[in-house]
Amino acid sequence: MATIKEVAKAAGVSVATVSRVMNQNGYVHEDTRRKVEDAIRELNYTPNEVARSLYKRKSKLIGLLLPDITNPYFPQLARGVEDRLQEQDFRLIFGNSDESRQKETDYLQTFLQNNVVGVISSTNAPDHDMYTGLGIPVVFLDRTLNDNPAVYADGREGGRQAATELVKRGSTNITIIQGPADVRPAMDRFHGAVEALESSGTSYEVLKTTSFSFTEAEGWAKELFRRYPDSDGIIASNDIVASAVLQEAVGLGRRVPQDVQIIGFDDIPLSRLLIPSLSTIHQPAYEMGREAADLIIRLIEGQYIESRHIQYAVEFIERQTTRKVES
Amino acid sequence: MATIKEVAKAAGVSVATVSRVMNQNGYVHEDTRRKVEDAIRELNYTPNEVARSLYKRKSKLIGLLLPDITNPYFPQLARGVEDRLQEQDFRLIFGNSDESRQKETDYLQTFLQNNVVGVISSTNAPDHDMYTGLGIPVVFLDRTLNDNPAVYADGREGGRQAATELVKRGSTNITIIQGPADVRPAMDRFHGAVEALESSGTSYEVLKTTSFSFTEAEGWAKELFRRYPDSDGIIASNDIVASAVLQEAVGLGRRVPQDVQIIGFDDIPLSRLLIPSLSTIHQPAYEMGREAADLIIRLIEGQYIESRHIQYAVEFIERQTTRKVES
DNA sequence: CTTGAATGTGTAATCGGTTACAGGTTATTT
DNA sequence: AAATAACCTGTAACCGATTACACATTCAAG
Repeated sequence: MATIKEVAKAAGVSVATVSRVMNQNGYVHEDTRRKVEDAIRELNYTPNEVARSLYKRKSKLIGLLLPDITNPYFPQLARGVEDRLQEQDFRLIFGNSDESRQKETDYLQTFLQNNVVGVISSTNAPDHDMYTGLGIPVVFLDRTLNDNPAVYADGREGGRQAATELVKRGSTNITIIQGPADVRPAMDRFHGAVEALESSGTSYEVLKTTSFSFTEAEGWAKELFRRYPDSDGIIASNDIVASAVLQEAVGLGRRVPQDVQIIGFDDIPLSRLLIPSLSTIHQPAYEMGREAADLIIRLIEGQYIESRHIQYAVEFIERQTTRKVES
Repeated sequence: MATIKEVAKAAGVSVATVSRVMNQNGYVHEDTRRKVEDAIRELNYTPNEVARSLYKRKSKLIGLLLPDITNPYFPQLARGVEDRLQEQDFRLIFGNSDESRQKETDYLQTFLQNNVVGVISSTNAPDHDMYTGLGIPVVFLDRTLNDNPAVYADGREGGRQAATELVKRGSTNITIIQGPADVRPAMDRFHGAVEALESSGTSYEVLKTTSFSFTEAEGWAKELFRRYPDSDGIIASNDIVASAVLQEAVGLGRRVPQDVQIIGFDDIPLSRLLIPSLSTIHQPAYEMGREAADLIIRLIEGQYIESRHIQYAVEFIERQTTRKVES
């Protein structure tokens, strides 16, 4: 890669002048500008972002921390973030945290060492020192706490809706699969569901689980039907778990939705491809990603922020694992 | 963030000495080392990677270019890459190329501007100038050409297996869904399937498509059964398309696998969760990602490379969309 | 015709590290 | 005891950009 010095020599000017034409500031004579531009084209010069970043003490890099890109909910989020950042010439340093505090701090550390100008994170510890004392803008994505800048969906309302829809469709003996206790959105959904079931006086059971992963989901699905064989309505902690439950139910000869209704969360792309297709609570993941990116950009540029707290509404998507409601 | 100068002052030494203890090279007296280490701890100092990168002309950053993280096959790959790199303290700059030449060059450009030390890319143009003249190691992932370093699966053999398994299980009128013509693995699979069908003398039809996306897959599934209603075996271009086909088939009242057998490619996590679960050609995506990362690390460190070309075998995964073979 | 403003360009400091080199001290050989 | 090697540490150059400042020239106003 050519350096600014080489361009300067080729154009017969000083590096300062080259810098001026690159950044379009200061005075540069028209003839000089042309000479420099020719040299730049000639040498195929692009400025070294590292040198630039060192002097200005900020880069065009933004850190993105997600629990696990392998969970089908996150690629949507990531893609939304990337698309928006890309438009503004920002680049992404990406890491999987596995919900581990250690990995999180490690990543944050190196983000800082690389002069990132902002961080977007799906963390369970927004109030941890590592975030509060970060010194650069942070946007929490799919998570929230207090009035930190955040983009997230209304999990509690989602839980309420899931429960309400099942009850409305005739389930009387519901089992809620409670996701990992340290994952905020999972608990919000859980509490929302409990709230709605309590207030409608529906009887329910709770099955506690500790992760969202594909591999373990099948185990919980089995346990669910072993422990609570009489369930006629299942509120899963997300669509992956719901899929596993659906498969187990069908394998056990239960008719869905006649014998058991199942509802998931997230509305990941696979949900509509299942047979029967999965009823679920939709979150606009791609949009949320974009919005988070947009927010961090505004924060970085010091723009006036109307609302640092962006909550998205969730929506019940009626498919085939819930019964039709008689109208 | 504290700088090396501040640490030096706090410890009462020069920056050179601090640098020596940080990098554990050169001579440093035991007492001095302790003083410096205390100061480092005191100030919570970590070196600025940007400054380091500028001087050494290389960073701890590696570029990863994938077509679309939203396609469920890629998160596995990405995760494999990330896990391996992470172990060696490398960080990832990530971008989605959408199979677009323009986006690819843009990203590669900025990767270079940020002093990345290597690139891992799933591209359809490994022989394009942008790669051949890059000046840093590149590993092609899920793609290959000539003897460039690459990690990929045997797509042609996969295609052959898919066709062979369907024929073995009694399909006599097969439709192959041909993926995007500019995506190498898609064409390899296609050719492999054609090859096997030709040599077994089985009659077949071909449906051409132009992408792998969720949204369009449903359209093709419909078209498939409109154009070739008599198909009793479908070789889909990947598992997403296969899922859409499966759903359409069931919707049309076809019994799977009795009336139609369906086979996909990739073995993405959702495949086993479908009902009936999807028979498919497995690729070890996570492993491939890890291996690609491993290879790029070795390339970067200039280690001796036994084989720059790593081909993984594929494997037929028998599930429920293919019939049992009588034994 | 003078003078202050606008224009044009180069020199050098700076960002925060790494390292070549010089110079001084201590330890080991002979 | 002198010579040599090993140890310890600081000064300054360097990486490739940006920009403050100085200085020169041209332009416009009075």
